[in-house]
Amino acid sequence: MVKFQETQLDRTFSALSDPTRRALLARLEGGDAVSVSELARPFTMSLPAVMKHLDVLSDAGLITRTKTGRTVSCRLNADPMEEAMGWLARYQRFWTQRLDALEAMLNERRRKADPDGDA
Amino acid sequence: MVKFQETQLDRTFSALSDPTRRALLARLEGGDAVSVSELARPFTMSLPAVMKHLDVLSDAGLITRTKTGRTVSCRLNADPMEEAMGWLARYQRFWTQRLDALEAMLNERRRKADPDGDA
DNA sequence: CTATAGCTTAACTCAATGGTTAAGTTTCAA
DNA sequence: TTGAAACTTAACCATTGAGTTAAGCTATAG
Repeated sequence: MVKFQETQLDRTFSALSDPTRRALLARLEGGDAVSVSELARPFTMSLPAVMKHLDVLSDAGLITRTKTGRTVSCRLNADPMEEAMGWLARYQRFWTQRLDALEAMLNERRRKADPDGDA
Repeated sequence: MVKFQETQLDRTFSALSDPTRRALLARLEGGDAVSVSELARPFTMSLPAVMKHLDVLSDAGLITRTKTGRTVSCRLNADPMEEAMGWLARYQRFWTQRLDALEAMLNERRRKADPDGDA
């Protein structure tokens, strides 16, 4: 049972499914590079564990790592998220639709409660 | 090593990370309910395998199942995707920013190539 | 009433995930 | 030049995930 092709979208969603990894990305949200040890500091888990998460993020293309001296700096690359957003966007009408329905219902209630509301 | 809390976002992204499950959701995009066997038909994998995917989607709240007689109908519920979109949206500026930079660069090239472009 | 359509459950396999500890490598600082 | 800081690699473990086959359970069609 070999996994013959894993798409970018698979990797992106999979990488985002873990709270530790989302926290790491959030830490990089500022836009500037952060060292591995600094990224790991807030977590109680071991450094190798954080490293593995960084590997996953790296494989998904969500971060880039550059080594200078003995420290490795990680930087966010949000590009793969664009495709994920695009995929989700196709379903957006479902909840906006739902919100439209809610708004319509509220308008209806308002109209009934105050028949001269627009007079 | 117990998994003490799995958030909605975890389940949503995790559910979306599999191409089979995304295909199932796409099949339900029309908005109307589809039976389990009809959902399974396009796939080469066994029915129980598809069932498990439906279980995952169900646990993530992305589909609802209603049984009438012996057939079970599945319907899309896109609501959990809204939170996922919301999470991704925080990073949107990174790629729009990139597109803005691209556009700026193209404008610059255009200006250089044709200095009287706006004359 | 019986056979089958339409699921569902159970039991199993194998690979991947997410964590650990321990040991190794490279670079900088004293 | 020695030691520690900053990773990295390796080996291991438990759990989960994605698939399988086989058997079971309703509901309906004949």
